[in-house]
Amino acid sequence: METLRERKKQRTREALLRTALELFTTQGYERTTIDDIAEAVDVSQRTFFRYFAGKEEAALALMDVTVAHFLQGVRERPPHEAPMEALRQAVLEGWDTLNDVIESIAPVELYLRMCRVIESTPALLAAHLRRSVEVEEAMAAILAEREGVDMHTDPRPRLAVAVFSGVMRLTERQWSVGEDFSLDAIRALTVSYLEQVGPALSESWRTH
Amino acid sequence: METLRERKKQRTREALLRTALELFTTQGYERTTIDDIAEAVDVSQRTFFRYFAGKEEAALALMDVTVAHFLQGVRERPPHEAPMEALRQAVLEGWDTLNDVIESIAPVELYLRMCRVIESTPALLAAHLRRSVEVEEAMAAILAEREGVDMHTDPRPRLAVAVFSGVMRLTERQWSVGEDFSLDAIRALTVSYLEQVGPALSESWRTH
DNA sequence: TTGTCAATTGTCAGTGGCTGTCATTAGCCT
DNA sequence: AGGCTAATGACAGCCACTGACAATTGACAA
Repeated sequence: METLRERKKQRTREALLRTALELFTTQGYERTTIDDIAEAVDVSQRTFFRYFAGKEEAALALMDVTVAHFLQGVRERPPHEAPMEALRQAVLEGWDTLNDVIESIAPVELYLRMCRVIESTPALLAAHLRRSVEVEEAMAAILAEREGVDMHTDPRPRLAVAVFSGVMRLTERQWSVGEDFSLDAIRALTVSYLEQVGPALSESWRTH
Repeated sequence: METLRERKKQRTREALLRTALELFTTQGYERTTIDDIAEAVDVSQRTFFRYFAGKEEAALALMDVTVAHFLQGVRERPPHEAPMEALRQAVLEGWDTLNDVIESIAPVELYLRMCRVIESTPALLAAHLRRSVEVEEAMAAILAEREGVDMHTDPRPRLAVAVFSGVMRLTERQWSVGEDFSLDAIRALTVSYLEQVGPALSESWRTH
């Protein structure tokens, strides 16, 4: 961001993103048109599409940041940890340090509100889930390299990631419908849900 | 389908669906417009939307059938089976009897081709994943009732379903990118992947 | 059979997301 | 200052989708 041009671009992008998120979280995703956003930032509609591939990309921009943050966390886990344990620690630490990574873009509170918008907007949830598939692929690649296996012949990396991601999605969902939107709350939910995966799998649940 | 009117409606719907699937699998989902489909069936574009809520709904119609088939299979599992075992058996049996359920709508081969289209078309994959969330909710409800637990306080039904669904999505994906598109192949993959979930979870994968 | 009612469809106009094109503007650099 | 290039705006157009209303067509009773 040396030249004036680059700084200007940066500011336009930030303004668009902030305005978009603000509108999405206040009047809702579907009730917000691209024209609304562009007009509020005072640029043409065409300019919006030069910064974001689509409406969804703006809505999910914060997710990209947190996902990248989490993936980096996994990469930095000590190699002696078992795969699932590495994932678990990376998420827990990820929640703790989320603030630092996100605050430069938007207040964390906006992130939390946006999560709920995503969860309650079919089109957004769909886009989010599809992106998650790509994230899972990247995560599997990281695990495979960590453990020195080939993910194209060994299904375990993808399996572990699939299970883990499924559980994480559940916790996020549970968190987004609850009353406590603090990071502590989702941390506790993460721990609790991961603990109960084992019991949920093989045993019968009935108390006889 | 007593009256002439009802029969006519049925035929229109079938024609629309068949034509849509045919076009989707031959020229691709995105390259097929609603006008293409409507014109081929010789109805107005508006009529298409009276039978299907959107383009996606037509593309995923066969999935609805197989999902309903599978859910019914779970409901009919003997109560003594453990939750995961019931799911497992229901899927395996579901593949075996898929032919009977689908053939009345479209040849199974079309279903298989459509699966690959879904997997390779971002917009469709997204819609498919979102629908899966609802299916998982239904599945969790079935399990919860089977086991006599309350899914709103006990996370285990949703957890079991999340894990199971994650594994199933992986097998379907793997199957759709492989060379063998037979039902036998996906049956074998299902068994193999479910077997490897356990090993993938807790142990280290390295051979030391 | 015919006339009435209701369901199905077609037509038309419009919205919103998104893209290509081209002229205009604005920062950059010599 | 003036030429170059990147960023933007303005415009036209495509496609998915919706609402409204008119025209058609099957159902059903008189």
